[in-house]
Amino acid sequence: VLDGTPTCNCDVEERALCAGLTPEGMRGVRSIRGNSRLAAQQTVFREGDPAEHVYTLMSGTVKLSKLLLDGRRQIIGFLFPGDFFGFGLDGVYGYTAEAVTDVALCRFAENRLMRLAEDMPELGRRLTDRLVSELAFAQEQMLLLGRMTAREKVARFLLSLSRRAERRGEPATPIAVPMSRLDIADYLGLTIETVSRTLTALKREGLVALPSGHMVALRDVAALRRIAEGQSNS
Amino acid sequence: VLDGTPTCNCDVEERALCAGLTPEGMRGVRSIRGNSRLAAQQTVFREGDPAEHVYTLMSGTVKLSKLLLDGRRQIIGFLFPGDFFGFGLDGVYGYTAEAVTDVALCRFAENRLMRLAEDMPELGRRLTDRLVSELAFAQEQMLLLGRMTAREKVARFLLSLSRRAERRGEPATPIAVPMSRLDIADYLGLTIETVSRTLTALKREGLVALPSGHMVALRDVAALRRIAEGQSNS
DNA sequence: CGCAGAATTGAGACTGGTCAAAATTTGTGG
DNA sequence: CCACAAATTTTGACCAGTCTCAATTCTGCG
Repeated sequence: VLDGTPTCNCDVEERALCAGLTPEGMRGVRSIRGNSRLAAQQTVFREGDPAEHVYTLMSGTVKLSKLLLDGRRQIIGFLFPGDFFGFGLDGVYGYTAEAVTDVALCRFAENRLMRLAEDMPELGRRLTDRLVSELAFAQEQMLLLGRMTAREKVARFLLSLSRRAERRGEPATPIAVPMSRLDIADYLGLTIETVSRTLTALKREGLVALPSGHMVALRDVAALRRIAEGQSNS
Repeated sequence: VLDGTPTCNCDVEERALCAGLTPEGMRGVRSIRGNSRLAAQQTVFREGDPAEHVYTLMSGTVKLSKLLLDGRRQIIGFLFPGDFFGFGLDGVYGYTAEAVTDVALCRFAENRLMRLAEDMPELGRRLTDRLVSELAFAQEQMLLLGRMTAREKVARFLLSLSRRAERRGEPATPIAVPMSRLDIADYLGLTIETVSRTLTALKREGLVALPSGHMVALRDVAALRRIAEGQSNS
């Protein structure tokens, strides 16, 4: 665990859990929050651990993943500042959460947050909205995993990163891709090799540029979008 | 739309949205509910329609699906009595909902339900719980779609139907499979042919029996479970 | 009983996976 | 700041699981 005493500005982003609350609401949320910093690669919690806390990501990138007994892994989400995670089912986390980069987290005891939400309609409403949007995202990902080709998956992944960077106020086109090829592969239901080959192909066609391993420039967003929609198989 | 005036017992199942509420809460929910019946194959709403209602399924089976522009389809869920659906994002439904069999639905105007939830902590809490459980299910399905083989997918599908039937108080082993092979294929990210071949293989090995097209008997649950966990590749 | 749609079965093709090697990047210590 | 080791990524050759296309059989319904 990294040291430092971060100020828990858990309203990093306007869509964060505790943003847009009344001053009173904000005070309530503040009273039950804690915070932590983790170095890249560290684990926030593991699939199967007792689910006691819910988190809001303040800075850095987090990945959520599920494992099969033989080691096959599916990454079910990458999180960026403002995103939240950590709701368990039956008191147990359904996935592992790990820091991709150094991260700062805002932490809430789940039961206290839920109790607070019962007294604060605005917070409850916010919770519901965020869950609905998480669910919609997961359903979108099911479509990707079940029905799209490698090329379409990669194009969609890049556009999704770009869109999310933009929403956080970062530039939409040279985007940081902090996760490894293995992480990308496990997120898209592919292998490292296929991800690499697909990126190379997109580069060869001039749709993207790869100035460095963890940077991607989208050169032809319209073409990428066509691929991501499943229209052009060329 | 079928005729008939169903009594909206929207607490069909203990996990239903409006089950387990106080009498007062129940009265509140009752005051905003409507109901409808649809024949098999009819559409409740389509992806992209304005999202005005949320539904609880009272009887029958519903499927939720998303389409790609070229017609590829992913079924993101099958619903059974007690399940709810219909939360839209940005006022629009993210998927199409269709009746697999004849169904009876309980309908709520989304805005009225949300307003009610703000005044009724128990309802809000219930909403959150159900959304968390939907999300967990979606994440489980991502693992299936991204990382499992056809054999594992089919085994897991059958066990999931069995488990849900059991939870509704129906027998766990000769289970009704009301959906077509095409629906199953689109749910598992496979083709009709692969689903059919896989079922035939499981039958040949004595793990299941197929007394009729829409009935499946699980003959060796332990073996199926092993396959579904990704342990035995035999 | 006959027909239309659904499901099964078969043969061959292709996308993406596997295994292996080469190239590149990253991180570390001098 | 550089050199070197380790890890990651890229590239290549080949393979396998699933898909495609096509024919046949089965099922349910009028």
